[in-house]
Amino acid sequence: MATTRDRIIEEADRLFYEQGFEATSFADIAAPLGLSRGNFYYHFKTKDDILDAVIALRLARTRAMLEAWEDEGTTPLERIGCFIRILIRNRTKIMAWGCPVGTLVGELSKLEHSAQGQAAELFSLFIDWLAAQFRAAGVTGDTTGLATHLLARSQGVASLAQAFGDEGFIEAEVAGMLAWSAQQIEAAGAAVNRI
Amino acid sequence: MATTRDRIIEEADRLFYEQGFEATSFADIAAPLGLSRGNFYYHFKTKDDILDAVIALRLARTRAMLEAWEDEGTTPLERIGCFIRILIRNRTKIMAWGCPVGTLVGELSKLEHSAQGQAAELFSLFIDWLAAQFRAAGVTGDTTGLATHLLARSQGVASLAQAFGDEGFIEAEVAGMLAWSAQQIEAAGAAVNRI
DNA sequence: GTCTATAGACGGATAGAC
DNA sequence: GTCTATCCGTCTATAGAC
Repeated sequence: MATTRDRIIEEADRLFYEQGFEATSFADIAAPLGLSRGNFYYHFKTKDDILDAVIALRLARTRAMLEAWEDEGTTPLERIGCFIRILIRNRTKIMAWGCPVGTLVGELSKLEHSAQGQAAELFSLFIDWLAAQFRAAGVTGDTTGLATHLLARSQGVASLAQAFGDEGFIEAEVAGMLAWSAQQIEAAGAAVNRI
Repeated sequence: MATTRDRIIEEADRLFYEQGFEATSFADIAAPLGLSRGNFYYHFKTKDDILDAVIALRLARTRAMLEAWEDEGTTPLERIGCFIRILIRNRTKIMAWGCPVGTLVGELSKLEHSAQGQAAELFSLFIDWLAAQFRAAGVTGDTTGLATHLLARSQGVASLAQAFGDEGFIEAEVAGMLAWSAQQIEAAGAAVNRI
């Protein structure tokens, strides 16, 4: 059984994603949980406290997801494919509300919110993990650059998917990203054979 | 001398970009112009009216910019380069506030605002123009797909640039997008020669 | 006298905070 | 449960141009 605190964080996480941080009020979070405002303030003194908790939750879940992908794919390329295919697995949500990470970081950035850096750490988790996969696949160059490129492309796809809701576009771009990743790794392998 | 109405739209355009639509209040717009709120409501009855005017302004300016690029570049590839290089020309603003189009469309989407479709039209202007450039360069396939791909990549670059403020990343991605565009057009030319 | 432009008070609603 | 701040939006009043 989840604690009240956990249920608040869970509900805030959902609403911050679907409506945005600023557009979500305490009442929005408390109402579906049947909580009074007094009870609410027992758990969280300010709205920023809830935001911190939501970001911590997302960081923990992202780390867990990346660890799960380590087992899910037997090769680095397959693991990179796990990342790319989130766009398809979560396409319905992405077409409705965009990427949960990108939209949060963007909103906090505009608000000049102090938690923007913490939220951007979510991006860093993906970049570091992807870069490690490229290195594990034998790529020796700027693996962080490759990882950031891949993350940027997935962000762009999420952005346009949110704007137009075109499922076919997502599929085409995912195929392109998978092909690009395989190509990077093949090129590295060919370079090794040349030595 | 600009009319009061035009000055309001201009100021709203700036604030909607820098702070976001929802985070910008009537007072925020009126204060720097030295306007009373009463005067404000003489020109715009609702906040949505200002949003409509701002979107109309951006649509007009985007159309004008695309037309200017028609003269600026002598070849379709050069014109596509004009588009790609906005990321560098506007890098300071993009690192601070992201892409003006992408962030607006994303915010309105989360708010389920009725003007979201109008704002997405800004994206369509770029897609249609870029697709026309690819066709003018002799590409015969899915030029809309190529155009959308390019727009998505530029959106992703803007998103990560806003998150991390890394100028080198922007430059590297711009170089990659320029090379990709040239490659698409070269491939089309080679296909023509093969016939 | 009418129209335009500006000003400022007021109200209902809702927010975050305690 | 209350408090204060702020939001959007409406209302009335004023000043000048034509």
